[in-house]
Amino acid sequence: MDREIRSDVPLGRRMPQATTRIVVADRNVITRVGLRSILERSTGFAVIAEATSYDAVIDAVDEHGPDVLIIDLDLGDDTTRGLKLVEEIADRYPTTKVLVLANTLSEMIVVEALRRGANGYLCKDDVKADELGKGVKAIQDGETVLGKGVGNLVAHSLGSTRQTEHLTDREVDVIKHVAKGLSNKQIAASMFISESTIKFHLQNASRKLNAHRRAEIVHRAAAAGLL
Amino acid sequence: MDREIRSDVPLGRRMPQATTRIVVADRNVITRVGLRSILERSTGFAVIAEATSYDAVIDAVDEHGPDVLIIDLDLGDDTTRGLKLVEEIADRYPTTKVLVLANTLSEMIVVEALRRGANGYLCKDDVKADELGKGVKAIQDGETVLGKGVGNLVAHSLGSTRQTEHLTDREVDVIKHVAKGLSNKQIAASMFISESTIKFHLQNASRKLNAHRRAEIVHRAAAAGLL
DNA sequence: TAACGACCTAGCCAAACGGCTAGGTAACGG
DNA sequence: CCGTTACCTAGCCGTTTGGCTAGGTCGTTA
Repeated sequence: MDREIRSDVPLGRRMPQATTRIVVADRNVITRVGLRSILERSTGFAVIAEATSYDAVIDAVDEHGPDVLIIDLDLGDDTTRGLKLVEEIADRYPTTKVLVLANTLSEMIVVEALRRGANGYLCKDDVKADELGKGVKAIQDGETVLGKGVGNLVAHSLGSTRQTEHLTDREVDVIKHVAKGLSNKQIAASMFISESTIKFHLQNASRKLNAHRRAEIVHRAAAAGLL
Repeated sequence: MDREIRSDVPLGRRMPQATTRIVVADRNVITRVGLRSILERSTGFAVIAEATSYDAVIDAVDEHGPDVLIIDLDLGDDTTRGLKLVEEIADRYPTTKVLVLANTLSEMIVVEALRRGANGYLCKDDVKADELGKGVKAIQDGETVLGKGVGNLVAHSLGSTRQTEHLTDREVDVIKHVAKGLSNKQIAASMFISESTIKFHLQNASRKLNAHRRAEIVHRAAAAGLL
């Protein structure tokens, strides 16, 4: 919504041959060190900051105005927060390209991330060492980088008429209770609403997740990183 | 079962001050590079081999007889395989200490890994850079290293009278079908057995996982990395 | 040989679920 | 002001489920 661009962010730092300035965001030290090591092994890349929380990402991007932000969306216990972050970065810092580096491949997350302005999506387990540098370079050239398997997922999503509907907070709440093995009646009691409402939310969640049984709802929601 | 110790494995290489020879097993390049980088930043550690598959781990351990094997159990699409691997290494190469480095914290996996002879269990997201070297050293001194949070989990498991029963292959099969949203009747048709048998397996799985509804079964099995 | 684990089958019954239709309120933005 | 979104409630009906008891085979292990 807020499209103001802060004037203290260094813009237009894109002279050819200049090193690509990168911020890495991941809660995992090993990954951060690994990324730094792989990238700085090639000349032309410099990891200028690391972040381990959503707030720290904003701070780092705001302070350094990097060329590329490499980020794992799962920085806290709420992946949705990560998606919102991508949107915010894309909106407020258009010169910073965003490369999402995910642990798992979830159609919903991929589609949402790209829709909100991510410039690339790679899967940690699939990525080869040399693909990282290439990916970053490609992204800087304005390309959209999709890792192995990610492309198919996106194509599949575009092919289907149904656009990805995202679950509401309430629906996720209910699903979390379902995952604990509670009956609709128990969930209703625990959330202080009617059993009918529980069924209502689950019906909607079923449709959105294209699931027909609560076990499948739980499975898909879990796979999407929503629980 | 096979407790033969191969005589071509270099034993007794434990003179003080010698560098600790480490094999790293993880399907993820970034993690492998990160581990190498963090460990070799301190003197006294040398990563002598990397492995990305279960078979490669055996080969590497057999060939190099490392002091420590740092391994992510999730090297394929079957975590159970990882557990069996720990057991095999512990049995056949007693001079090689095993440090499990997991992505997620699952009580069942932790308990099983330790029971089968793992000497340590750390969680990637929790571990600090300096804890890695310390952990490896501690393990070499014969200690058992449990990461933050892991200890509580183990204590909890010991506290409960119920010992962790592990699911049979068939039970896991059924649960996978349940996760897809199939009814018992559909699962029965798909597996060419009676609906009664499906219910039988699910009853047993319920008891073992301490779950009372199929949604919870799916959730727990997923959390345990079984699907 | 006996015991054990993993696997398979049957039937009963109350409770829970899924799928549906048909309403309602409140907040927000064009 | 109207459309949209999120949220809440009610009832009906056939199917599915959870929980139970009571059997069976096969292969391995003690």
